[in-house]
Amino acid sequence: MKSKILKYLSKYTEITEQLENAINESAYFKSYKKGDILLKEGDFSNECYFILEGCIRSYFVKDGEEKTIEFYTEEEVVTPSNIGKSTPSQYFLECLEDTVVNVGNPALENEMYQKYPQLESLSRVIAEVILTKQQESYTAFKSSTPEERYLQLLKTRPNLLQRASQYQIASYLGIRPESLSRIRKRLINK
Amino acid sequence: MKSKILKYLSKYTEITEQLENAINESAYFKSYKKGDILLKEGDFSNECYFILEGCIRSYFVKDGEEKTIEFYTEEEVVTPSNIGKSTPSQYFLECLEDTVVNVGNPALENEMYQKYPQLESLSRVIAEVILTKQQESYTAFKSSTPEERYLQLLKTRPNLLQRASQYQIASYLGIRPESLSRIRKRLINK
DNA sequence: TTAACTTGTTGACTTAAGTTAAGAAGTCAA
DNA sequence: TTGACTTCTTAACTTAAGTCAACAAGTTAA
Repeated sequence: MKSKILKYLSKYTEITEQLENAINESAYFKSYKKGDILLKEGDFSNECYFILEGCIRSYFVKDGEEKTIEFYTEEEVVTPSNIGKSTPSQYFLECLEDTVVNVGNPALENEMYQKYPQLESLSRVIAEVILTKQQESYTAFKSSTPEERYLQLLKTRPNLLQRASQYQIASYLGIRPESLSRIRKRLINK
Repeated sequence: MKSKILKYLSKYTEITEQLENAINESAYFKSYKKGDILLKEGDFSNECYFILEGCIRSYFVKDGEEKTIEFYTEEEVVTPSNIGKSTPSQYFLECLEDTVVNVGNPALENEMYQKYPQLESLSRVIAEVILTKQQESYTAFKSSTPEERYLQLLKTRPNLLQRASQYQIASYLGIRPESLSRIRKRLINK
């Protein structure tokens, strides 16, 4: 299990023995069942998650509708935006499948950053990489039609379509379930 | 001038004397004229910018159309996503007004991070804050209609509508200029 | 000072997403 | 096993964005 995190981090930096020790030292796991809620709207949050196995969905409720913000799968990091803050969460985190995560928390992390400055450097690099990727997604979303967005999702994360229900995917694409259904039909007839 | 950066950074951390020295030591300014291009598609990039005065727009060209990615104004940071990398830029950076920036570069920054680890810690915090803000914008965009997006822009960045032309704003909102024109008309009649 | 270009508006038409309602198929639990 | 619920699809209709074309006003440059 531990090796999965090290494998992930090694994409960004050389894993020194010291860093490996730091990671192993702080490793702490949790398992959740399908349907479990990790965070509710209004909750305070003190944990972030690195997914080892499974799928987590973030969403909020607007006009009585669930709006999916993001799907997180293996080897991705879920950081509640209110983590360590005294502000309540604006959204929910829900397991779409049985899920195993590595749990982190700000206090531990700050302690680790003190002990192993290389780790904070790594966090900065990863935050910047994720920021860039997200900027690209956002831009692509803006300049695409719903149909193009769906095709893009098919291409880049095909397994999501097996793991999430259609109305969850629809709100992730910024459209209604009926529209997604029609888009799929349209594409089959092409 | 320098104080503007320190004021910005002080929102995130205590400015120690050491940090102040670090910033002043690396301060390096440039001025651009309205219409100047700071970065072209295909270019390599080795600079990032902190805007002291003025406005910068990032955009790319798709199907012969300029698609605005983002507008950056005073006290915001513009970091080309290919900075320090050997990949060409996917987009342009253009000054919408006469603009004064503080210039940074990866080599200098890494050097500074070595000398002043507090600075790297600060960069991590800022990257995480920007990431969270961007996630929120992205989510709001997805779950809004074009009209709602325009109203939101009016509310949060009203001065942008004076600083950028309507077709630039339109593509930023993910719609065509004609549609923005109609939305504005619709809203006046309300 | 004209001619060319840019910017924003408007109109007519097309296209596709939103809305509402109904129903089919599958899942789950009493 | 039956009834309730969830998920997805379909149809009819409404709404608004996209497309194409024309034009007015302002700006720029020869």
